[in-house]
Amino acid sequence: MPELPEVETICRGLTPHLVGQSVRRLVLYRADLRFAFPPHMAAQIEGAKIIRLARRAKFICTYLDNGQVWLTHLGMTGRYTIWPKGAAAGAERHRHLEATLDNGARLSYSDPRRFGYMDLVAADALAECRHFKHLGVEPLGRDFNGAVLRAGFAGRKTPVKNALLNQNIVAGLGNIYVCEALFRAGIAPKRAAGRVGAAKCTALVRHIRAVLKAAIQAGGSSLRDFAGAEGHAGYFQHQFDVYHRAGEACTKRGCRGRIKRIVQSGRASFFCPSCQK
DNA sequence: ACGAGAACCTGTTTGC
DNA sequence: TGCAAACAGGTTCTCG
Repeated sequence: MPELPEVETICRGLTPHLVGQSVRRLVLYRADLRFAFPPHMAAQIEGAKIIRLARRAKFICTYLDNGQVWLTHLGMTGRYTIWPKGAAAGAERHRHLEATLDNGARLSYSDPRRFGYMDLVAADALAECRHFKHLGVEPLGRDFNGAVLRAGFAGRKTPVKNALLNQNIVAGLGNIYVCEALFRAGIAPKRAAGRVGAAKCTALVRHIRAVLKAAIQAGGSSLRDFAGAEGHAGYFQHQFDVYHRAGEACTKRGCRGRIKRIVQSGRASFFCPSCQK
């Protein structure tokens, strides 16, 4: 489900509902997702006030007034939904957590495939925690530029497609936006990362930023089931140039190519063989 | 050391 | 129509 724009959309959707609220009650409906919930999770969160929400890579960081940060990674199918006070918390087949806030609203987390996970980390040790320690640069941050990307790619023979999915180089990209950014930059997904030149790296940075910003503006991409915290679907999928468009005509002006689908490291890549080199 | 592939799960779509 | 295979927004481990 969620790459950077979708996680950002969820964070923004949750913020007005959660910030300033205390968690009155937190119920776990099972002991684990991908990993076990942290020890005493409910006890550590109950009674705490939520002071801030932020996104880092594909993680949602919920800052609590007890000095802890409640981290959530949504995996493929994780989903947070807000149920305002009075509204019935509608059925979710795979609901694994439910929090009740002081204002009576409820927050539920559902995740059919359970590839998501949560953890609690001390706020003053967040950057050094095991989830964040190895993460690469934030693609929408100030210190992401062509030189940084080129340094991350240096010496790597892995295809540029795979290098961009590596969260330790750039943090937050996933399959959709890597395909879209490579198309916009005119770079073939199979090209060795270490052989992408300086000018191409600079262009790639520009296109990565542009596609992520446009997707956030559109509320993310809803392929099958993505929705923001308030249940709204995103609509960036209507602006895809290549993703899930195998066999269709290339959208680039003057290009007569057709979009091709290949598999790299078990994941689908979509690209135009005639204008991505 | 590095990269490809499998594994982790469940649900939905595709193809015979 | 029905069933099985393929496929899905992510990460992490193993094997060669």
